[in-house]
Amino acid sequence: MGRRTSGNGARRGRRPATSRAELERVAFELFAERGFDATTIDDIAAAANIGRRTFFRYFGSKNDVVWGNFTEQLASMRSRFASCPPDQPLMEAIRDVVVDFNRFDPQVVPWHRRRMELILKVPALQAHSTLRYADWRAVVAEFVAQRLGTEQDALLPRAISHATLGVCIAAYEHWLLHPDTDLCDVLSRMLAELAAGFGASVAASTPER
Amino acid sequence: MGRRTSGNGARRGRRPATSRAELERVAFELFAERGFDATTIDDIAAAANIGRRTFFRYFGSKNDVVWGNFTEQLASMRSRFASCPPDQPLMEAIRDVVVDFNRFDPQVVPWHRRRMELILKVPALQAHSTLRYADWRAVVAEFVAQRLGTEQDALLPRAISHATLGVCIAAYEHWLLHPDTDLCDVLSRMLAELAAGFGASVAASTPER
DNA sequence: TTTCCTGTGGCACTCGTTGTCGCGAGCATC
DNA sequence: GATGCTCGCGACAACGAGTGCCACAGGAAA
Repeated sequence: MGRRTSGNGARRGRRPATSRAELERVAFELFAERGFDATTIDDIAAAANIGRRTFFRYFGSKNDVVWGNFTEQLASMRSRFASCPPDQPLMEAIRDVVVDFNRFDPQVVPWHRRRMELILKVPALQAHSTLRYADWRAVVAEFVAQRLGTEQDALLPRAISHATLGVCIAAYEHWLLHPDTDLCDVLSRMLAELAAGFGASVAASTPER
Repeated sequence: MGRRTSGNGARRGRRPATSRAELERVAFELFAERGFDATTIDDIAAAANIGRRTFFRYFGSKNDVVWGNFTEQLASMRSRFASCPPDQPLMEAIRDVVVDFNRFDPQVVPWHRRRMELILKVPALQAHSTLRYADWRAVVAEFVAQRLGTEQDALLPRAISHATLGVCIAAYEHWLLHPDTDLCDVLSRMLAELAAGFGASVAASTPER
């Protein structure tokens, strides 16, 4: 190895015509204007002054655009899990990390909302997001497995990661529906409910009729 | 209304060339042979002796084929919920109904396994299944909301239905991975874990390092 | 200048999906 | 048994996502 950088960080060939971030920005503008489905790759490419073919060198699919640099963020979530105090109860650790993972600067919140609006409301993206969720779950399952001393694909890590994801999506949907609520607060409450087996609010659910 | 059946169940126009069930059968054979992705609509149509256009009159998409008559089954799950004793605790009722919903005749189990193998392992189907899951969740959420006296799209019904679905998928994945296990048993155990907040098996998860 | 490397983008092709439209095959009615 | 009405079939065309191929552009290094 060691052939690329000749000492400094010098590049070699032709310079990229754009960047993922720039493409994302342009695409989101179009999505906002005419909607996700009505925006074609050609539209995006034209608006970004690149060829249609080039678009696919930056994103594997049209769907991928809305996920930005999710993979990088997952890495940070993984490291957050790694730095959890070992004596912290499992479900509590998950709650802390997940809530923290979804904490954003107030200034980027509107942006994040638009992104999640797409992901959770456009059917094509709802569907595609499942594949990204799998990566997210893998991070949670990895942590659970390590804590429980089991394989990552054992039943319990799987179940907990799936259930945790489900609760988070529910919280997100609620947050989108009620713009005045605080996402982290909703997430925190629902993850607590999950840890309690939905016991607190449901215990006496043997009411009338 | 009342214009179709002229007293008896007489049909009127041309007879259908095939049926959903038949198409499903033919398609599954091809999927087993060459895989889902490598099977084109033309392949299926040709094997079923119908036109490519006609295929889309029976199924809205290639993905839909693997879900068979899921919608009808959901109706039965809804009625099962309706007949739950009102004094049964919420999470317990969910467990009973869901486990029962996934109980199959031993003779159709291999078939069901093949179906779920596709749904949970082929990426295109993993993605698409999200849309079907939404219908499933709606049935659960409807029941929860009725029990809790809230709107169906309130936070808790949403969260519980999402979490329940998650746990079920985890159980299914485990069942696919370990063919010797009993699906209903795994489902039952994991739904109990969920109701307990993953407390039983996890409580003392403050072990070494 | 030449060489090499890397990103670009046009072209052509596959495949899923949809709208349109004319045709075919039954039933009912005269 | 001709006619009309219906409902399903299927050919055709078109669109858009995604992919392989390949020639080319434009910078760095030799």
